[in-house]
Order: sequence, then C-alpha cells, then structure tokens
Amino acid sequence: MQEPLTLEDVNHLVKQRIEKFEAMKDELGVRHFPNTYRKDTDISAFAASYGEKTAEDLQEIETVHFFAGRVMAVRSFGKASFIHFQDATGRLQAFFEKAKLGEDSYALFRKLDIGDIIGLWGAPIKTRTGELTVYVEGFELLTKSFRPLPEKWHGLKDMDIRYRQRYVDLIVTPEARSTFLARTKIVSAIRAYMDGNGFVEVETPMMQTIAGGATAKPFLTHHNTLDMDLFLRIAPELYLKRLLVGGFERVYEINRNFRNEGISTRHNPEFTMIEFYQAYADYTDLMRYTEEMISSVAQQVLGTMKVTYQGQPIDLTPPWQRYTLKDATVDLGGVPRDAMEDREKALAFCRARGLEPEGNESLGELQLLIFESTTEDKLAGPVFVTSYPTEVSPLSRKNTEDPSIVDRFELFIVGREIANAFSELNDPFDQYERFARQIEKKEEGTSELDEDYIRALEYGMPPAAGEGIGIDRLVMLLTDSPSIRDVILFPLLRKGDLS
RNA sequence: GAGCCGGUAGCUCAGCCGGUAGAGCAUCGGACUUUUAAUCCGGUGGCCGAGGGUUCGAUCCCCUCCCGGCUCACCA
Repeated sequence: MQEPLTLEDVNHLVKQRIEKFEAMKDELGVRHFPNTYRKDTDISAFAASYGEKTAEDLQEIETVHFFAGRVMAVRSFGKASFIHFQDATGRLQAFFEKAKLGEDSYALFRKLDIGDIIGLWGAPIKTRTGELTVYVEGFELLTKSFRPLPEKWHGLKDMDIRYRQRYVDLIVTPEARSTFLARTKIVSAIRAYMDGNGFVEVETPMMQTIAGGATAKPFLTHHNTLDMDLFLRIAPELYLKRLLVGGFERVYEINRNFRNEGISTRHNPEFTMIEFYQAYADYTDLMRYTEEMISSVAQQVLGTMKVTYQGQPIDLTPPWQRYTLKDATVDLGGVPRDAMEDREKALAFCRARGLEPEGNESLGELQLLIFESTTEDKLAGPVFVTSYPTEVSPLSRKNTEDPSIVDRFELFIVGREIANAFSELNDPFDQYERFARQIEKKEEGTSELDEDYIRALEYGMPPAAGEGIGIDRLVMLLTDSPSIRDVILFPLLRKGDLS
C-alpha cells in the first residue's frame, strides 16, 4: 500500500499542488471536492452544433453551455488565456479573459493546474484561427489533481506505467481511449449479431470442480465454507453443451476464461472468448456464419471490411478461403505430402526440422505439429483450416467418411488463430473413450473425467456445432494493436513497485 | 521457463575511455489580451531500479535480485 498524500510527500510537484489547493480554499473560498455540478453539454455535441458556423454566426449566439472536464493544456498571456479541456466525448478550447471574469475569478483560474477537473460555462465563439471555443463566463474547480500528468508532446511511452496506471494512459493517450471504445463497440456488435440470429446469452460457472473443455493448466482456488478446491474455468464449453441437452438450441456466452500458461503479446492469463453452440447445424454452417459475422462487425465498427494489421492489408470481405490442414501444410508450408501421410516420414520430418517429437506421437499429432511449425504463420487469411486430426480434437465429431479426421475448422488471420469450431461430438460412448484416452495420456490440464457431462450426453444432445472466438485477438486485429495488453484495460503484470 | 534489450528529474530522453548529473516539456517567479508544443527572462527539482563487489573514485566495470519490452517455449 502506498502512503496517503501528505505535505511531507517527497515529490515537490505534488507538494506544490497540495499547498496550492489549501491556499485556494483558504483565500479564494473554493469548495472542497464539491459533489454537485450540472453539465448540460458534451464537447462532441457542442462541436456538432457549432463547428460549421462562422465567427460571425456565433457572435449572435448567446446560449450558455455548461461543460465539465479535465484541463489538458494552458496557454496564458497575462490578462487572457486559452486552455484545452477534455471530457468523455472530445477536447475543446476555452477562452478565459480577465475583463470578462473579474479580478478574483481570473486569479483563481491562474491557480489551476493541468489535470484539474473543472466545470465551466459560456457561449460559443470562434477564434482568429477559426477554432471553436467556449468564451468562459464562469467556472468552478470540481476536483483538484495532485499528481502531474505526463507531458503533452511525447505523451506516455513507458509501457509499464501505461499498463499499471491505465487511468493515466486513458487521460493522455487518445489511441488508448479509442481502442477501448472500439473494443466495447465490437463486443456490442457481436452481441447484437448473436441476438439477431436467435442466440440466447447465458452465463455458466467460472468456478468449476473439473476444468474441462480445453487443454490448458487451470488456476486453483478454494472455497472455505465448503472446504472445496475449485478451478477457474479454462472454457465454458461443457456447460454450454449441457444447455443444448437441456433444450436450448442456440446459446452463447461472452466471458472470461483463465489459463495458467505463459504470458506473451498474444496471451493474457485471463482472456475473453465468445463461445456459441447451435443445434441442427454443422461446422460448415459455422464457417459461413463466422465470415458473415466478423465482416459485418468490421463494417459496422470500422466502416470497412478492409483493414490493415501492423502494415499488412487484410480483406475481410466474404467468402473466405478454405483449406484442409493437410493441403495447407503441403501447399503453403512447403511440406512434402508423404510427410503428412506416413507416420514414420512425419516423425523423420519433425526430427529433421528440430521439432523434438517424443517419438510416441500419432500421425495426427505429428501432422498438427508440422502444420503449426511450418504453415500457421503463413496464413495471412482470413482462411478456414479444416479436417483436423481426430487425436488432437477430443470434443469434435469424427468425419463420416474418414474417422481419422474431425469436422472442425480453425480460423486464421495474419497467422493467428482467431476462432476454433467444430461439429460437436454427441455420441456419449465415443466421448467417454476420448476423455479416458486423454486421462490415460495424462495430458496437462486434464484433471479428471467429467462424468456428469457424459451423463448429459446420455440423455441426448441434438446434432450441433459450436465455436469459440478469441475476443481479445479479434479486437487486436480490428484496432491494429500489436499486443494483447493494448486491448485489455488492466492486463496481468507482476506486482510492481509503486515508486 | 530461456535468450536479447532496457530502467537516469513528474514526462520524453542525452550522458564519450570510470572523475561525482544534463536538455526539452511540466513546475515556480517575472513580462505578455486571440494562442495552438504560444513566446521571452530567471529559478526549483535526482536513493542514475535495489543490494553487494572492484577501485583513490562507479550512472558507467563485475555479480545477485526486482520490474518492463521483444523473441522463443507452453497455450488460445
């Protein structure tokens, strides 16, 4: 914990502001952290109303608007001053004039600091340079800011501070604000799209006794009263499919998953996925659905289906390319076809490439290994990769013609997996065997066999397809953000030192 | 978990072969009634990430640790 601010605070800039605030209260009768102030105009609305008007037009407008916001820049000339202040909707210039405000009020204004939150009111004018401005008739200090903001020109570059003190980042980095607003819009648009297609949003347990539905190490926690260990979920999948058994035909959940794995520019321990399940649909239906949804979300939020990610142009206009895993690996990854068809040759290929297989892998596992190491990053996409090996897809329905593969696809864009979907395995006996095999192989993250899920399947789950889309990664793509930490407001970091 | 890079004033950054700390912005004082990174003059401000070592002397060299970034591994 940090010490509360005191006059002894080592930072002289903070000390100065505290003293200034005390003086304002004592000498200038400033209210102490007032609660009530009624603003009636957002900056964006003000700009929309008057932005196009000429200086002459505005001279005739005497309507007084009440604003509130944070002081971001001050340019002072003795008896008159300009500031910029910002609210949630934008940034606006205000003109403070001694002749207009009077001696006392102007003296108070001169004591304001960058970062202070003020209420101010006045009528619109345009300055000589044509900038829409409030001609201030009065103002009030609403909240004193005791800590100095980063400088106006270079802004905040230190990633550590940007992530740890996101509030500062949001104040001074317009791109951060717009990225997080875009994230909100993207999630809203997805939700609207799902709702519009008859999907029902549900919430399933975050705390689970068996962490199933994916292969990843879970976080462990404990309930005291029940004296029971619990896992934070790694996926909602098995619960959502229980709902299909229960009679919901289209369900989705947008929420957090927790995976106790490494951290990188593409991985945060808690991340957001949408998972959705549709009865009486198969994975090919979901390919069409996915390309329609993502492209229309892009159109809605960005106004275009053509985006650029880190300099790389991507066209999200459907339909998207489709490739089997084997063909993609051969055609795009440049892997000889027999290395994808013969286990011994696959093993030899892996060893030759330094992939260090353990030697007991099945052909399917080797195929995935080869695909991931040679081909994934070449999938600029958007491209659907289908026909995954059965061994690496424990929850997917086997293909009817070829049981060595499953009816599954993953969506890749700029070499990254954005979505994973498949026709659901609803044969309880097959499912039991595949679970048992996973347990047998002691796959990491497989805690124990979820017998209740098998029991649910025994009641009968309708034929269905389901999909998970990584929201954070989708937002990265659509906001051109290089790191997942740029699209998560408060990414997980080590406990930092406040100094 | 491994490798590489980084941490110097509130912020953004310099700091040479080891000689005891600098700039811009912010801040404080002064001038200034239409500025746009306002301008001009003068100041304040530093546990040089932490600890240890080498040295007459360490921001600088060595070791350990902490925090961050990137790449890789695990994963999505």
